[in-house]
Amino acid sequence: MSRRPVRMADVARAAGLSPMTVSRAFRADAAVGKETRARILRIAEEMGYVFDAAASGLRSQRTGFVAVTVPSINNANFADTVNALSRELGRAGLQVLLGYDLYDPAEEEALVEQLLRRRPEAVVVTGGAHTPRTRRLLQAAGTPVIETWDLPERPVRHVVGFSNAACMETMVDHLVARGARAIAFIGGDISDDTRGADRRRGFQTAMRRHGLDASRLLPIGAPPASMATGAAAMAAALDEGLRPDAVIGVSDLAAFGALTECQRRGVRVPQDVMIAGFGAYEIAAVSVPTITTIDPHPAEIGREAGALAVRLLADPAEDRGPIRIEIAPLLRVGGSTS
Amino acid sequence: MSRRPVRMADVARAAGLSPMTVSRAFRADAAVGKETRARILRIAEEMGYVFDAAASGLRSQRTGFVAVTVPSINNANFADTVNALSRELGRAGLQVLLGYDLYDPAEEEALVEQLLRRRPEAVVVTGGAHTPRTRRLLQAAGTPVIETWDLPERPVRHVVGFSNAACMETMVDHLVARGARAIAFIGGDISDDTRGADRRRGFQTAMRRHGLDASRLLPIGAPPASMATGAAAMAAALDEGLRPDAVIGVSDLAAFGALTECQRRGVRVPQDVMIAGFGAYEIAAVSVPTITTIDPHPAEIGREAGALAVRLLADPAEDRGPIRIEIAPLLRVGGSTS
DNA sequence: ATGAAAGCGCTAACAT
DNA sequence: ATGTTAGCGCTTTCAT
Repeated sequence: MSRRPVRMADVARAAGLSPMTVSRAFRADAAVGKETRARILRIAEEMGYVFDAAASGLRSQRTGFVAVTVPSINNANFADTVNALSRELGRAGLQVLLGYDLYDPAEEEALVEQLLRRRPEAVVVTGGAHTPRTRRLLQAAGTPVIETWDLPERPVRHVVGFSNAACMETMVDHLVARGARAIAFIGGDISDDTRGADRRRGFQTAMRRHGLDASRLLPIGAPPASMATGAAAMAAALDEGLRPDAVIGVSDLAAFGALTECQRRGVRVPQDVMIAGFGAYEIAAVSVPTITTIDPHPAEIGREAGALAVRLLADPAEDRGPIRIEIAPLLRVGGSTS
Repeated sequence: MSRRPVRMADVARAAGLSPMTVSRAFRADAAVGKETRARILRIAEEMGYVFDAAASGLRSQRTGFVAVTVPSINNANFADTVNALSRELGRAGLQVLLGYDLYDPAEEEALVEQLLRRRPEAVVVTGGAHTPRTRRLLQAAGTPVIETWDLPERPVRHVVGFSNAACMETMVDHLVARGARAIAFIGGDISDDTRGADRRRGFQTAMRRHGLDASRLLPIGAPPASMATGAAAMAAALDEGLRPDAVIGVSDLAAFGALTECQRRGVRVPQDVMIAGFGAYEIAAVSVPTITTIDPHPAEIGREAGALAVRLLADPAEDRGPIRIEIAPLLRVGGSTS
């Protein structure tokens, strides 16, 4: 049971070879006899040897992984981004080291520091708003840094994202074209949720541009926006006598919650009130009616971020200036606004 | 930009101390003068020094993290388990190293091997079904191993979970008590989805116990079960003239999909058909009607698994035999069955 | 409370 | 295609 772990030297001894040859056998590209490699790997497996990635990384100064942070491990959009990113990096022999911060900038700071302690070869973070110390840590990391899901004015370095504000401007334009005037916005009221706050700002900008009242803001508190908080916000609005002819949720989850509250009260969607969301979550395509939303193409963000990371690692000269890749979001019209 | 990274020795030189004292300053419990430590940490921060966890772990043979695998990073239940686990481990100074396998046993095998290469101090995996090689890797890891979300007959070592089959027996009993006889089951048809297959088996067992027809099985293919596949399965069943008086989804997501299909066709829930799910996802509590489900207490699973890991690491003598902690799931009755 | 010497398990660099 | 020597950045161990 608790016998000493098998080391590379043990495998080398068993195979009658030097540790260096065993080391080479574990690298696909190294010059080792084909049969020698097969024999080494067989012996290693039999002995229960497990390669020590920490020792390898320490000596070679290459850890083979990219640190990735997401706000939550319970979100289809970030999952799609990470999956695509992971696939892209995998093709270059890189792995993802994943961390999450529960939408909390202080948590993000602690997370980034912990991840950097493991010496990733690149860092991909979600969002463009960080604590000053997080920014400093990232800038001093000495590795490529990519921010995603945002187009920050003052990026740390590289960016693959889209404008959350512009998405909501598009949505307001859509609703106004459909005849809506008294439009309410659910969420985005907590500054921690910077992407949500950006969307709310976009809502306000567009409303003012149309000469409409931008003050129908329904708060839902700390991120992430949920179905339950969306429903509660809608309930509170209706109880207060607010009679919007359209409601935009900071995400499809909040929008769906609002839809269910309407169903409970016999408020017809879209006849009495139109409803729209953000994110193109599955719920928007399955609910009755389907919910008008905006698809930010999460997988494409992951793919582009992964490809960019690979490019920057392959040729550090590419990292001479900030690179900015914009992914175009897509309006998906559902039954909730028509 | 690409200057040599700052090492502990650089900080020591700047502080006029030996590297050993700097090393101690970075361990909360080590004997260093209070002011000395503060000065060292300040200098380190100013110099942009980042502690090298790999070098530390290599020398001390303590990495300070626990490897955790989940099927998906897009699932509220696993997220709750990981959050609780993470909090519990954090109190003991341990971090989570998270990996996901997309419900694929071959992916799980590769994932477990990659995680073991980083020398975790313990391993927590989701589920009790693995490839033979995954079992071998885990058994030879020389660290505590905990399986969760299942009660396997032949566990690798320790278990914190519940019986997926028993949950569905409870649900069938509930529906039969409500008057249902022609009950259908959506999902669990792919062997990769072992927890889903267990639930399906529990459905069949209970139906036979009640002397009812257990053959109304609606397939949805590869896991995870989604709203869309649940809706498609319900649509196919209704198109084929199957007229169940109750439908159980392998998860709430599939159940909700079935509910929406009923809404689209004017089939009334629960009057024409009752609907039930599993998992106590938010959708079950927010949908109209709410969906009867089973709450497996994901956070409690995480908490117990974390506490067990901490206990086993604190005193390896505790690891003399397999420990099995059962978490009792809870039936939550909603409007979809009453 | 602080320091000196040695070495964790692997691989770069140089050999043959 | 394979072997030898040295050392990656830290911490153990034993000093003082």
